[in-house]
Amino acid sequence: MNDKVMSIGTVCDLTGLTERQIRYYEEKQLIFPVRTKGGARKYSFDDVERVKEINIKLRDGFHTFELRKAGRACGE
Amino acid sequence: MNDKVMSIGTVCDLTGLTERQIRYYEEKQLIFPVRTKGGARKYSFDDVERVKEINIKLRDGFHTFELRKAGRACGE
DNA sequence: CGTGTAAGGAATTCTGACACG
DNA sequence: CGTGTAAGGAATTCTGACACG
Repeated sequence: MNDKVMSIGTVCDLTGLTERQIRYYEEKQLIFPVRTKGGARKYSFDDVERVKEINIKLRDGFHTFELRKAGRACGE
Repeated sequence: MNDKVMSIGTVCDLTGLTERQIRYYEEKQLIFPVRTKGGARKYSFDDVERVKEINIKLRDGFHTFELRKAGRACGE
């Protein structure tokens, strides 16, 4: 589930979010898709789950910079 | 692993085969990708494994029509 | 039969920017 | 801050065909 295989359009289908939102989360260092030779982003299923979680947290009032370390550590 | 999420280019990367080969296997009813609104094929990880297996069988001398039922039944 | 290729079109994705608030 | 959109370009994929054998 860690294989970066899907393009942003598929992530949109799976999450219901827009390309803009997904690219923004990357810009804010919350997700890290890989790039094809042509420059297209490729995501994993784990990324999809992460994106969903990020969106929920944002709706809950958190800010992107507060979610940056949310992968493991939460203290500080 | 049954989610149809990757485009043909990704399948090529994962299998080392060409788009031509992958499309041909579909034409011969050996794999069944889904289509996006735009007409692009989407494959699952299971499809990737299947494609690899098909290619090996072909190298072993089998013909596409002999691999059609190979999913479950093999008698007859 | 299984696969290569050149051909033209259509759909996808990319970046940087202006906008709102 | 997080997200929407119009803008133009570049990369991806599609189909049908001719080729070889």
